[in-house]
Amino acid sequence: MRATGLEVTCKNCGFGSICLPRGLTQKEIEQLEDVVQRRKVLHKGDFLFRSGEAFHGLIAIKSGMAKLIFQDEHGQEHILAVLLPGELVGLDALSHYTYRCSAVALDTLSYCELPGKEISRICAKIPALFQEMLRHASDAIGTQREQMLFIKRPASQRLAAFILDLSQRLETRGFAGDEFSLGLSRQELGSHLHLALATVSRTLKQFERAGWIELRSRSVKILNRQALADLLTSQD
Amino acid sequence: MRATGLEVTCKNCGFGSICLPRGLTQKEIEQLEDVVQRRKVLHKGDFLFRSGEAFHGLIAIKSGMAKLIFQDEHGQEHILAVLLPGELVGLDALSHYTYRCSAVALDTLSYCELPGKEISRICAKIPALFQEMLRHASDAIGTQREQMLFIKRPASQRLAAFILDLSQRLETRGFAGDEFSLGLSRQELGSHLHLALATVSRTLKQFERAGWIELRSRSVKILNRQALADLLTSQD
DNA sequence: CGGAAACTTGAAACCTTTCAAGAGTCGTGG
DNA sequence: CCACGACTCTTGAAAGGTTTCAAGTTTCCG
Repeated sequence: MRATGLEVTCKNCGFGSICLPRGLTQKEIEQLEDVVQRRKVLHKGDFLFRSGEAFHGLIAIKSGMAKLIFQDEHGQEHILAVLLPGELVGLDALSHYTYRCSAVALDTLSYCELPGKEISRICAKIPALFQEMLRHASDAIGTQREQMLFIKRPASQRLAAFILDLSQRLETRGFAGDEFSLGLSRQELGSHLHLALATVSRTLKQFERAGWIELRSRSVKILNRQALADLLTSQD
Repeated sequence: MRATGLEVTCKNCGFGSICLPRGLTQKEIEQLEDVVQRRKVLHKGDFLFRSGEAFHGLIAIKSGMAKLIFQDEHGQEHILAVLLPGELVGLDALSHYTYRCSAVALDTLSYCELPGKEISRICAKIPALFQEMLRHASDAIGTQREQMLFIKRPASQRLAAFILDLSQRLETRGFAGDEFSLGLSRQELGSHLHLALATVSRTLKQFERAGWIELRSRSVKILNRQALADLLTSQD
């Protein structure tokens, strides 16, 4: 589906420097554009794909936020990641050609998709894209690893890290980094950071009482970024 | 460096069905062999590479065990993975062309290396290898994710899962799955599973007292695999 | 406006860690 | 071959952070 009219294409997409086209030349981006599908808009709670479903393509968030979730054998939901515009999902499905977790829109969301069938063909045609895909996969491993290391730390550090990370990623994408929505409920935040709902609530409130943040429902305003950052570098 | 004489090559390597050559034809494996370097033997404590070092290649363990470690800002060592023959390391370095953690031999160890400079070239020549690399990266993401999910669980489940996982991986590689060395000290086990040394010791002893395993220093003999497996499926 | 869902907050319970001391293991050298 | 020292492992007791439970309070949405 070739882009037409005012539609956002890879070439004019604001997230080109973050997303798959990152290392490509103009010409290569055009080739990529020819196979990338731009899908319809989803709403809060809609699935981008479901765990167990056959892999149909790599997905890049274009606008809105999503969560990557895994349901364990007891039906418990575990939040693996929060996805922002320009971020890629589905790389982990390439080993079995089956999605191994689900992606759900956290608000109104639009996305692009590189169909699974096209991946080999287009990578053969654009060597730089192959590099780019490996780079994304490699990045994903590193990001997950960092997440893992944070889980060893006390609740306050996990939450501070989450807030600062989200803030920074939003800023990188041109959004306000000082005041934004967490996108997740306390319950979901807990599921992401391996904390009980009550602990999340308590710790967040504690940050607020310390004057480091201001909470209004699910949105945060960062008042003292340094204090949050200092928490992270303090002794284990 | 072309294989000569009795040397183990990719073609006659026992781990060909696990390692990089997994999906390749005989002919493609020969092409791969031409660029894969077989390195000298390392001993316990030797580094395969160090965190921060420039990426020089993807490494496959040929014999022996290794640990993947990360040192945090306080000098604390975190064990990210235990590596067995046929397993690939270094994929996470592809995003920055710098190793982001260190790999250390746990005993006498030999390995192969696909030099970094050759990766693009050989992948362009062998499309199936490109698929294979993505598959490994994808697998790595999945494996890490599973690890992450286990860290939410009680100490006993984490240890049972570690023992069963190692046992299964050893079996897949043709080693005894019922009696083997953990490769790690209690301290290191703790660092891998996010547990204190004392908790590891206690929990392992508890398994032994229950008659599920037999411990002799760092080696385990599994006496009741089912009991360990049942632990994992029990309620959170 | 009203009900449901999400959030806050306290108290008790729980699992894991920390601290500390003693036992066991291993390698080396007398 | 045994003794010694260093290191690793075991084990108990106390401390600690997080969870659970439960009861309010607030927020959201129809």
